Amino acid sequence: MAKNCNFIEKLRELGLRPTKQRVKMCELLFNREKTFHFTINDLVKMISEEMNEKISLATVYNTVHAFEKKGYLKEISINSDKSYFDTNTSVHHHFYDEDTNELIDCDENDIDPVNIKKSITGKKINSVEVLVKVASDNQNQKKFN
Amino acid sequence: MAKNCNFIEKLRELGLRPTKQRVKMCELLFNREKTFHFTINDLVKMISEEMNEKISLATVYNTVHAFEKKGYLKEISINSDKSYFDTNTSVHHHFYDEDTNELIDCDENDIDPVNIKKSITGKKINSVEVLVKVASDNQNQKKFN
DNA sequence: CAACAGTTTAGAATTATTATAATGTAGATT
DNA sequence: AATCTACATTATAATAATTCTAAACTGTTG
Repeated sequence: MAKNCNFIEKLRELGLRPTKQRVKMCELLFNREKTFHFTINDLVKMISEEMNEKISLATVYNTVHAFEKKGYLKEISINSDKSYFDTNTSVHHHFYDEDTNELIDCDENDIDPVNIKKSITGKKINSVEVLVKVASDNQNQKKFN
Repeated sequence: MAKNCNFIEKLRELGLRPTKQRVKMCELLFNREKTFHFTINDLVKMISEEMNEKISLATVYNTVHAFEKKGYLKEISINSDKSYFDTNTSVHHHFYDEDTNELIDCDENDIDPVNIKKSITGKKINSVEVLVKVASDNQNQKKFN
């Protein structure tokens, strides 16, 4: 989406009524330089910190799913207990830091194209994504028990 | 685990008491030629179909997590609403059929090694896994509405 | 500005998972 | 073999995440 604040038009173009809740969420999610990852919980916190009025939890869910359906958010599954969304909707790879639970985007140059030699008849490939799990390198550390 | 039925010894080796519930679950999960994927729900159904006695849901969760902790099961996150477990605990890649929600293992030859050019200081790579999402190739199909 | 369809809302319902506390049991001790 | 004890199982309650519901609200169209 655009860098400026005219999300009202954007929403209308998508066939979504530009309610104040949706516009506010657009500002929080898309009015920034870099893409980022968040959980519904994160977003609810961000909203309550930045607004005097609250947005109902159901609306946050509805709106996030509406944005997802329109292709402006993407869901990422790393571990089953947390559901992340990503404002970077392109097909891209991730590093996942198992110590901090932090998810880090890769850009195109970080990982060479993946060569897939298998194919499934009647099916086309929609996406190819790599998940690299990292953790702190404690091999020299000793344990007492 | 072994192909024969002596899971009692196996469990003891792991420091897990070979209760009848655990032995039954071992038989269902590991007494087969091929590895496979399942949800807790799948497993509960399998158990109730194959046993006259029931295993409590809490026990199924406990036991699956015990097996996971010991490294005999692996959790897989594909989409946030379903948590899959895999009896194939090696690092390996998957195809995911978005039409049928089916998860298909790749073997080593299906995908060339992934070349990662980025590194994160102080962190070591624990795993690299590729997820290939496929869906039926309907590009020639026409819709009525 | 009236009417309507789409939206928001609080709270109930649902689903998946974990915690609890009483009961049961495998394996060691006698 | 009876008993003991720590670990397991169980039904149920509790929690957490998400979806549903139905009433109230609000953009948009005419």
